[in-house]
Amino acid sequence: MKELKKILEEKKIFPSFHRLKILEYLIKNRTHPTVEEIHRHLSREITTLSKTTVYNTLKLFMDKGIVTELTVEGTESRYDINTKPHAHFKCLKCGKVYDLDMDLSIFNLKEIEGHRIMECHVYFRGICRECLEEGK
Amino acid sequence: MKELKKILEEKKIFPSFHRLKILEYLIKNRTHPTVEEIHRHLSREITTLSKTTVYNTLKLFMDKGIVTELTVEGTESRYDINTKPHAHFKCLKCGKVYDLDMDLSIFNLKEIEGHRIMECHVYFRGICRECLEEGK
DNA sequence: TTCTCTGCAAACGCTTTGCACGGAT
DNA sequence: ATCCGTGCAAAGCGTTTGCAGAGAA
Repeated sequence: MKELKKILEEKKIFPSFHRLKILEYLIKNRTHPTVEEIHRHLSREITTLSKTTVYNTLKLFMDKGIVTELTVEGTESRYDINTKPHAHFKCLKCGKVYDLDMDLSIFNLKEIEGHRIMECHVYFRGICRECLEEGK
Repeated sequence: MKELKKILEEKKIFPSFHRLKILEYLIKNRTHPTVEEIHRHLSREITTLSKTTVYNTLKLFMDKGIVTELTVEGTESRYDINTKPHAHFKCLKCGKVYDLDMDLSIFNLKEIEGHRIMECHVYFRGICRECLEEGK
């Protein structure tokens, strides 16, 4: 809990209980959760937690660069703690999103065709190994 | 109009007037339009055109592999005529989406970590050259 | 008739906004 | 008193669904 506090304070975010809990969840569960998932899980412990607060907190974290919003799918937003850039894979059958341990250093570009690059995303879609296994 | 008809018939899609018009728009305006944009533009000519039809048609085109849904942003869907795979760049300031002429052949993979790959998307975000120019 | 293309209107689901309460300084 | 984190409820907005009318085969 001490390290979590530090992370927020370094970004000049007041480390409220809710914010610490949400940050903790994101760090411990690197499963690209939706707002819904974060809220559902933390509600067990913090019964008064509202979705609005989850939304507010994630927006704050995004502004401060602590998390990134994934755009692997259109409908709902998923969030990722900022670590080193990595690719994502989404299963079209079960909907799970996997991290891929790929070398993306070729995309460490500052500029392309005159545009200033600030983020790079790579993702794949298909059928995941678990669903392939089941389908046999 | 003859070639357009051919495209649809090859995919076993009945080439109705509306469908041909939407296809034509997508081919002539490779600007990753939203449903809103397609509808707004074509309504001038086809005053009775409904958004539902645009949605229906795009869904049909997607199922048949004529267009792909971009996921560069979370809120609204943008559509791209299927040509060769290419990267996208979205300007965080003006919101425009550019095509990037990058070699993505390294991502011509059939499988990664046991998952079967069917699609690959690469996109960047930042400030586009036009906005950089203005900011000077 | 039968099939399917079309379109209005309502429903839906995720997200944002407005506003008020409550705790901390 | 002021600031700000929190949360309820309502609004917003893109998308989907239900259903009925129109048109082609």
